[in-house]
Amino acid sequence: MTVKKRVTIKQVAREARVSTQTVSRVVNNRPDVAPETRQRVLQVIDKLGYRPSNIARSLIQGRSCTLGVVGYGLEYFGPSRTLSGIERQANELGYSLLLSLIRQPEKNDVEQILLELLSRYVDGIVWAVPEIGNNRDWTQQGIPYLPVPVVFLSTQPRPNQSVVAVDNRSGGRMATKHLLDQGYQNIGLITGPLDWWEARQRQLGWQDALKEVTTENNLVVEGDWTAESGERGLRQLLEQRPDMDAVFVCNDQMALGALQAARQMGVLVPEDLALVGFDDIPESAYFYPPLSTVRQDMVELGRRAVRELGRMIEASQQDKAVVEPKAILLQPQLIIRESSIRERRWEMA
Amino acid sequence: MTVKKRVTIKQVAREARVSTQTVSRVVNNRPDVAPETRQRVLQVIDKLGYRPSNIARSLIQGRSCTLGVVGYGLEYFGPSRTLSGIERQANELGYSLLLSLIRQPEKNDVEQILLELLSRYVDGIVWAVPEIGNNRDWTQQGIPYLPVPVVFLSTQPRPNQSVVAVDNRSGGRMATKHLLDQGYQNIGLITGPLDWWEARQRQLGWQDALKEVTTENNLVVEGDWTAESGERGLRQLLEQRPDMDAVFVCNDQMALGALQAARQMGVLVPEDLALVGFDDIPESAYFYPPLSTVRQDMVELGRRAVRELGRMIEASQQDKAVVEPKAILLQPQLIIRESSIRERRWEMA
DNA sequence: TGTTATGATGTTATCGTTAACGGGAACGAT
DNA sequence: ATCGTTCCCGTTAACGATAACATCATAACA
Repeated sequence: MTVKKRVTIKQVAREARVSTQTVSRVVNNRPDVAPETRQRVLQVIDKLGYRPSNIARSLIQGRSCTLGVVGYGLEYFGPSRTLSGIERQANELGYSLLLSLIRQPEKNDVEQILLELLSRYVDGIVWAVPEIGNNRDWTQQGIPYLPVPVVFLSTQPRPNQSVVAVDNRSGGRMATKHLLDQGYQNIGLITGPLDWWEARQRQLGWQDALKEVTTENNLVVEGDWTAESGERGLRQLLEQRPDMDAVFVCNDQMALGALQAARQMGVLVPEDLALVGFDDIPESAYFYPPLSTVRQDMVELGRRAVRELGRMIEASQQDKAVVEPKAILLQPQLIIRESSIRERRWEMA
Repeated sequence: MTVKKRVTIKQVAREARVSTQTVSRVVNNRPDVAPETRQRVLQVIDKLGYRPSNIARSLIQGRSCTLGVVGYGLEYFGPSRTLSGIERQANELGYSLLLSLIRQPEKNDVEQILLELLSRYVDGIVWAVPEIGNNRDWTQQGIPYLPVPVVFLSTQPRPNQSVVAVDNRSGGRMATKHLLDQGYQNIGLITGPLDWWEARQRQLGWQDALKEVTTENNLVVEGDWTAESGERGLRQLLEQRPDMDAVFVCNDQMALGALQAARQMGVLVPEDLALVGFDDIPESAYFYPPLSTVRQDMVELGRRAVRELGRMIEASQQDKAVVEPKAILLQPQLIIRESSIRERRWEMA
């Protein structure tokens, strides 16, 4: 097994008896090449199996047709869907992806990662790390200047930054309003970790929907997105407020835990207690009872981010004034299943 | 906002009054630089914020410290965990990742993707696409020669190819044997799509464990990994074989569907019917009842693949004879929960 | 006929870095 | 004084491609 060397443009040029420049022109489909020459070159390319080197191209053109993606929590449903969307859209626009995952999203080992991406000449960056604590402060101080456009996913919109996010607040409002519409009165809340921006938004939505703002805190428990915390959360809430008859649980996994807790405590869902989750993971339609939830289209989220980024890159290459950064909010969708229906209208056969 | 040009090695050299070569030596920590010179250069680097261009490096060195990852099904639990593991290990070994996702794993649009990765000088490739139908035939014909090492994930081992996979057959055996040990007699099977290699392996494990091979097919139903197919599957099985008292369901999502079907049909789990799943998704501990399942460590799977690939790359760079390809099988682990325990030993308080 | 456009091709420089080599200074050994 | 070493640093030529310009026919036009 001998090591086959890469075929370069020079070899093609020699074999086709033209200059490298002509080969380059053929490869890039430029008009000013005589038809016969083009044919000949194409044949040689095919014969030798030549493929242009993207590396060399990147070097001279100063761009790489590559996007950097900085992500977190791939093992969760949302982020992996998002990445799927990012990849698909990037692919359609002709970009490759350089993937980098963050392990501790609270910390600021940001610089390292950004420099790594930049040293590879990425044309733009998708920042898909949830906003936790002050882990986005670097955008306004630390690293004052990035030579490429960045789009932030699922973070709080800020002036001069492009952000694509789901309208979590609206989602929280929908869920809570739905519970009110169903006639439930005392609606509790199991939140995500409150240093997450998204978690706080969902909480705000819940508050929005309640007529009078509850000053007493005993309708709220903070979870950590895990089923286990949802289980604990519901127990605690029911102890504090035996009169509670519904809970908006800020993700489906915690809602699953809450369902289990209810079962173990002999509380019937939805007769005694209604539940609404958030995310619409594929499993939630098969929970017992099937879970009402707020669906967010994470794939679309990723796609939008990349489309936006593509626009910014294009504009900055054409030397236009810097593109006006946009904040895009996607609307989530309420999915009503049995866990929040007062009268069981859809009795199983 | 003026566009800040990248700082190059030349500017550093000029500012530090040395040659670019000396700067290069400093950057690469080579010994033959006088301490004072090194200091001076380092200061200038810091002052100008110089970062070497990985692109240029790749071009001249013929390698990029980048691995190509070809994946599929990121939206599912297993693959996203695997990618997590790949990223982490790659990071630890100093590699970046170029990510490419396949949309139709049955088809062979393979060439396109591989060439794209190769044109970016990846040092190796992790092939993380499940083996479906004959979608891996290209490795033995179509593209006869790849200039870089490849590691295949979760596919059937073949001579001259490196493969890292979970021992699905052993997993299926464990699950089924456990059911037998619990005293269940007629053990059904809901498989994954049988054009998947992994699904077939799990089925083989089930067959292994059964004392006498069942020639009658009415204990087997083919699913498609979705909860919905699990639900349908169980209904069908119970119609065909009312005497069936246990089922090995080849993933947790289908098992969830089966649980729902059982509930709707008034069949008690585990009293009337035991279920064991496969994967151990985080939710399965919170199913009703909690699901026994076979856990596979997908993160470790990814890590091993990258470690293996790293070894191969290193070896091929040192011009040693081509490394002997290995097939690595990871053992899964049986997780016993309530869905398969005949006597409820752990009564809830 | 001379001038100008047009089309097809080649030349040279360049992107940012490192490999390979070369060379001078300082020092000790002969 | 000559030679060999070691240390430090610079020069030149790559890597594989493209941009920018140059060249040279040929056709078109006045």
